Amino acid sequence: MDAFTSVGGRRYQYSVLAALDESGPASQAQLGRRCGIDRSDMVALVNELSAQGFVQRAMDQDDRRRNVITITGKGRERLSELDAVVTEVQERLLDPLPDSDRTELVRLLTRVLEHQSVTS
Amino acid sequence: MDAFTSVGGRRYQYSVLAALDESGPASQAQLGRRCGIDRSDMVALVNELSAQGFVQRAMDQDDRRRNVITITGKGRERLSELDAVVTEVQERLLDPLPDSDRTELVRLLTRVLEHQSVTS
DNA sequence: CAGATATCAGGTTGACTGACATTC
DNA sequence: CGAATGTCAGTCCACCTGATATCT
Repeated sequence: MDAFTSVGGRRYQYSVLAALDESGPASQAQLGRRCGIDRSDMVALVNELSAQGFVQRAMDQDDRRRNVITITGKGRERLSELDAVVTEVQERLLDPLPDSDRTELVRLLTRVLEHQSVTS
Repeated sequence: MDAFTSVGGRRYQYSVLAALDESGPASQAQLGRRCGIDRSDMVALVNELSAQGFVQRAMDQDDRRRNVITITGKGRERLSELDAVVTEVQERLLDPLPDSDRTELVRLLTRVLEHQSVTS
């Protein structure tokens, strides 16, 4: 049982809600590309999120292939809960490092990540 | 398809073969504890590895509850292949960092890891 | 007896593939 | 037409639970 599961959530839910909160409404395919989630899996995921009232699914009138997914007020509340979990886990993880080392770690990992996203 | 899958392997196979190569023959339960793999999953895993000739399963005469799992010559060859894959992936991952930064990254992550294993 | 071991059956999540109809 | 989108069916690995028989 990871930290998300302990509050009845999952990584996918968090990443999708965070993406919606950050970048606004999007189609399922756009969300998938932002979050690294396959289109196929996004279907069931949005089903769950909308069943719980965290997002709303509506047909895009300008492009009728698409569903526009929008985060709800309840979804933002949920995101806050999950954000708290993430923050707490991060804090526990970085506990052994002083602030200067945390900064350095973030610098190194950021460089690694950016390079990967460029070369792959 | 990850790097292991691309050569027909899996993480579990790698960790078990590496543990056997490093620490010698062991029971399935011991292997599970070393590698963080559940006993239940170890059964099927050892089945596969022995079917491919990478390990040998024998009854322990001193404790007849146990199977003694031993890596074979073919298993060591397989481990070398997988090691090469791991080394190559690591190299690609750390490509953007100079040697001094790699050392620093290892130091920071080691500290984080050690602290987790102590507190959890 | 309690405890460890191996095994089996089964379920869940995340990651992926292939197909299909609809729409652009 | 080709390409994108959403949907569905199904596979695979990693992860986990519970039960059982055997042995220490």
